[in-house]
Amino acid sequence: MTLALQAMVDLIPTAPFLFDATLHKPDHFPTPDNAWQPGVRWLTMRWRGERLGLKIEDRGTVDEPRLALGVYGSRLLDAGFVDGLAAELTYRYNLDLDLGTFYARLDTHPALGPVIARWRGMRPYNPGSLYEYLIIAIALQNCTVRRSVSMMRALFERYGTLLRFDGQALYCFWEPAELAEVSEEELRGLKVGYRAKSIVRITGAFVRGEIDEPALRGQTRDEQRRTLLGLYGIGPASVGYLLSDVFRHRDELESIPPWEQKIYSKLFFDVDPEQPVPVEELMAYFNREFAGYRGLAVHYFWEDLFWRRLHEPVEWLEKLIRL
DNA sequence: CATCAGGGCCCTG
DNA sequence: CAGGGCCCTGAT
Repeated sequence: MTLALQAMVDLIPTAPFLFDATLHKPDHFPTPDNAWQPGVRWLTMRWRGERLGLKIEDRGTVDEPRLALGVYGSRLLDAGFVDGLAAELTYRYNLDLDLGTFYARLDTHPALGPVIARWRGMRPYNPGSLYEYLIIAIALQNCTVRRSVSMMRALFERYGTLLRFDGQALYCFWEPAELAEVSEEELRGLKVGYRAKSIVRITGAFVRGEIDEPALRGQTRDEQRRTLLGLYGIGPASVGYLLSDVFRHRDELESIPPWEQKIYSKLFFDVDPEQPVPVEELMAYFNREFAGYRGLAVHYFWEDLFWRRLHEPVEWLEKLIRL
């Protein structure tokens, strides 16, 4: 499916805004629905039934940020559609986030201060819908990165749509309804294993209208947590990511899975990751040092580490990232 | 060749 | 609340 440019829109984030570190997260495993080069981000999006290609370019500075959004589609898009899209992207990319109080509280912190200085204007970002993130969370569970990558590729190749726009060829997600009739057996054929059951049941919940993402956004974190935990195959680790990334809670940090425990142990206590600090001790440290901003603080350390890894291998980390 | 653990979660006892 | 089982895959 080849798309043509249908609209150009300027998006103005709150300052400071750091383009690359916000719109590209080197710790996210790669999926064939997006591409990045410094100053330019390409993604696909399913929005109000349309399959879209998006190109986002950096046209400003950290202190006077401006993004140029190119919307590629298969038909003319009216102004209402484009306005709604811009509002949704503002939400998903955290363009309206006020980082001021976070920086005021923590930019002199001995460990976090230098990290903030390196990444001033960076924010968490989640390009996809709740449903899409749930699928990715399922694909992450109990396997290595290589396998997560292959599961997502197989799902995109079978159920996604390849979109060509602006010289890119990227897959677009399917809608829950398009997967409604797919059986567990068929999914197992894509080597997703026992996760097939979770995909079927979560897709069913969306098809039946049991999950309403816009409505959930307006609820409290505890209500959101309860709803998400009610989904088959979604437990505390996945919920932690969902509440931070999809629902943008800056203080969410209730779950520390084993491999993160190892990384935090090295990062904050400089101990051998194979002899990690107990989770309760890590939690006590985060509560004491970063209260109110635990998730956001950890995000800064995490991205700092993975950007560093792009330029020079971090030996102890390579062992933990099992490809 | 066998065995095991992995960026969890469900279910059982 | 602890612990076994689960799809697959790569490491040993």
